[in-house]
Amino acid sequence: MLLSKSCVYGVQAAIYMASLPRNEYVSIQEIAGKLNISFHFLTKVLQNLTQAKLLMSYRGPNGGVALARQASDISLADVIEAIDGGDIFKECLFGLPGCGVADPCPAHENWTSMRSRLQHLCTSLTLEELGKRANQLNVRLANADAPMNPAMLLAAINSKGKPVETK
Amino acid sequence: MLLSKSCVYGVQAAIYMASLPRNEYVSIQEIAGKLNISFHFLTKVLQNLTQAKLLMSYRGPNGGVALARQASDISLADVIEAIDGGDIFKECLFGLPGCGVADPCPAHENWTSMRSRLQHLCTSLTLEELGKRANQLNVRLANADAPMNPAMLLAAINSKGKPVETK
DNA sequence: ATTTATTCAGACAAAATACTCTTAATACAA
DNA sequence: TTGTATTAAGAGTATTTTGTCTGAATAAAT
Ligand code: SF4
Ligand code: SF4
Repeated sequence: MLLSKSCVYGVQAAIYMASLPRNEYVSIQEIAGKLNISFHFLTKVLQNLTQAKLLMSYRGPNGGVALARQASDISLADVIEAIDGGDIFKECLFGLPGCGVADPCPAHENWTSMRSRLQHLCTSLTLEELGKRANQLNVRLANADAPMNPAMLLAAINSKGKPVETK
Repeated sequence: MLLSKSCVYGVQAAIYMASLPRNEYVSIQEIAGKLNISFHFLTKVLQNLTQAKLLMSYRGPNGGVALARQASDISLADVIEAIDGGDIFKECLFGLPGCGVADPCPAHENWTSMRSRLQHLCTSLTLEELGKRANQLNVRLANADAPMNPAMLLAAINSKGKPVETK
């Protein structure tokens, strides 16, 4: 897989936040429940995004995480690089370190052109755009497997009677 | 990384074989030595290619592996699919199983067009083409790290005095 | 026939990745 | 001030991937 699971989770969470009508603090538990991701694991992933200044966080009741910049100012590539590192778009098809124009392999030309297309796609896709699309019908973010899991139930319980849906 | 290491090794070995002037049996030990890959590990990888009928193998002295079809008739995608499975070109950017047009995520359109470009590239790159390019100057297949390792030394020893170079 | 060079098969070990859990820090609310 | 909801930090566990090793099967060379 191109992206690590951590990275996928981070991207999903970022798009989820961008899809909300207002950029306010959302608890990680809510996000984890909605996206069907382990709460503890997502917490660590989002810590990366907080440290990379893409999210801001707030502890205590009514705390949570929120986008640190405007959704239109955060690209998919920003999120990916914050979690998986910037090498994703420099890395080789064959995963070989330190090779380039001076000493290329037979597929280098083809690969680099491919890679730059991919990078361009990721840098030009903003969270705003993705969030908008997520709000359209029949669009989803999470893995559809395992329709109900403990984290979702917990999130539902913790929502104190009001529906889990917040948007 | 997009491709697994097993897959990378398999691709490297396949291109190496295609780069030889004649398609004859080459010992896996020689390939492993040239490409700086663990002999035992490469053996298992190439067994996959043999079972997928991309290579033929011959046991005993002067045995080894050879391309089972013409290099012009084997694509990069053939090798990749034989090792990593055909899902590479069907798989999602986000690694989510079972999603498609009916229930897409916000990046689906962008990703599928990207993915089909990648698939087209891999199916149109033949081993013949890659082998040709590998024979040109300043082109390499293997990881340049670790300039001399035990496998290479062993390969040199086992070549009974004649130079390791066979092409 | 015996020795040697090779692939085949599969058990095993090590490393990387993914996930879980516990504890601490923080801040709001009653 | 006490309780509660939340993120932060990091230790610990499980799973997957990667790599190593040993022995068997096969076939050529001697
Ligand atoms: S030369 Fe280019 S395509 Fe080839 S291994 Fe290096 S980075 Fe990859
Ligand atoms: S809808 Fe497309 S891009 Fe989105 S998760 Fe599914 S396969 Fe991937």
